[in-house]
Amino acid sequence: MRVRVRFAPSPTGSLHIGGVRTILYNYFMARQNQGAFVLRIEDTDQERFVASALDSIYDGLGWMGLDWDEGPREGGPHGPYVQSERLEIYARHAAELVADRAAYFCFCTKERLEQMRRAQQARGEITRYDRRCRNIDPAEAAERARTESHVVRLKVPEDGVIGIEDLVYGHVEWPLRAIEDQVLLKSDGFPTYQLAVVIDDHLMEISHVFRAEDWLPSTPKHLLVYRAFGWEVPPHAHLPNVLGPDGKKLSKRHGATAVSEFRDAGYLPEALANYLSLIGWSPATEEEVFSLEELVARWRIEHVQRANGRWDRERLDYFNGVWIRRLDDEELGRRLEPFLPAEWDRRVVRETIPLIRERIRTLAEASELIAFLFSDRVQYDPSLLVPKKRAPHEAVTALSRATVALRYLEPFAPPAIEQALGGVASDVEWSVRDLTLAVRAAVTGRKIGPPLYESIALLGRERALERLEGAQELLEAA
RNA sequence: GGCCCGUUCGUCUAGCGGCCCAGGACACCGCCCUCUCAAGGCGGAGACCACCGGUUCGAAUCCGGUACGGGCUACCA
Repeated sequence: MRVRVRFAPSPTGSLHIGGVRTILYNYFMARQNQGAFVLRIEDTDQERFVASALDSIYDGLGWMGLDWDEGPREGGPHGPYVQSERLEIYARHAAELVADRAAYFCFCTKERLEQMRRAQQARGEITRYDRRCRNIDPAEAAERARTESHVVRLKVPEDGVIGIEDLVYGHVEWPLRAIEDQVLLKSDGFPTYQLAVVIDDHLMEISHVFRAEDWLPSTPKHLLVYRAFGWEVPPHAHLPNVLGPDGKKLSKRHGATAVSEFRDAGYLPEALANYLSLIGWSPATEEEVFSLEELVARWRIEHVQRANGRWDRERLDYFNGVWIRRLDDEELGRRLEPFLPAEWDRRVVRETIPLIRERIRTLAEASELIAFLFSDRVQYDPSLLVPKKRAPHEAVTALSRATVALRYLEPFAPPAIEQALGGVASDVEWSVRDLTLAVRAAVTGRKIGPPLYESIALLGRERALERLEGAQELLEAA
């Protein structure tokens, strides 16, 4: 049987990082089996619908480098791929169930249901629909349904158990008495999730249902719907959730959660995919740096973990650094582009790339490391110019010697600069460490940064000398 | 409350009865390299495998209970 998997987000906000992990696993499954990956939009909740969400999904997945075969914008043999455009299909199927007496019309108002729940709660009973409308005569119910507001509910057997062999969790079963007569079709004519997923997964010939673990408790409802239609249940796999660092559901409270936020913060899609894949799955070896292609080849549902994982920004940062270091100069330059001011000379930027590659963990960190090359003047605290255990006047001497040494240096290149400054250090009896500290402060305005000699060469003789002189004036004025 | 799921270093995980007085990675600490910071190399600390009981010659691995955590319990998904 051809593998067909799907990702079925609700367009209620921006693409969430936890959702991406689920998408990734589905994607791996599809691609490693030469199967089809289907994008279906589950917009059956009119109240929570967010118009921009579809763009966010397309943007996010596109950026991640994930592609799919069938979806709202690309079409396919089982469309439409937006549930709100499939209402007629759900209505027809719901009617079928009613005709088969597997489902029934319910005329109870939301107010009555509310009241009923409150009363059940007060009595310490479990809250569930009391099945009042279940025994209305079908002919009468059909008649009333023509004029009265109603929903369609599933007739759930009173007793027994229903279970599934989950690909991750193994055998799981539920007592039927804990399940209420689920609403399948809402009074606004829209299906509930429970009805729509089952119908769509069936009609779209989905071969494997991979979804987040929070769906596990509603699985019996879906099984009952499959049973009502007489359809075969495809293999299911529930995937452990990605929780916040505190073990609670990952949300804005924990920081960024939208894919776009990570992109804007300078994360690489390779790193995000690599990191995310490793929450809940492991290759069962000690390797852990994987490209998307390698993940497709290596990922196995058998090695998916049952326990929920937690979000760990530090570890993501580490993977981001790994992936940044794997980029060649040209590619890193391209990725850096959106993070650098447009007016910076790209010829100079290109030269800095080998110098900063190992020093940044996110693309966003690059600009501050090399900003000194593009600004007219640098600002800093004069105390930065004076190494520990040295006096300001000594620093003035050292800097002035450095100025002299660099003024006519030929060639004005890193090795010569290194030699020249080394000479200055021994002349003034400073360690190279102290001398470079002072010079670095003078030239870049910072304590840390890319290698000094290269930085000076890139800055150019004129500006380097200017800054060294400026530093001396600053010290003398203090 | 009811139902379901989970529990190996702070975090992500390896482990599917003896190879484990538990291995790797992130983070942390130290040393080396070194013009700073990184990167890299080497080393260290860190898990009585949630707890209790059982099965077994032998359990992190199998079974039961407890505790704790998470999820679901809507005309949300």
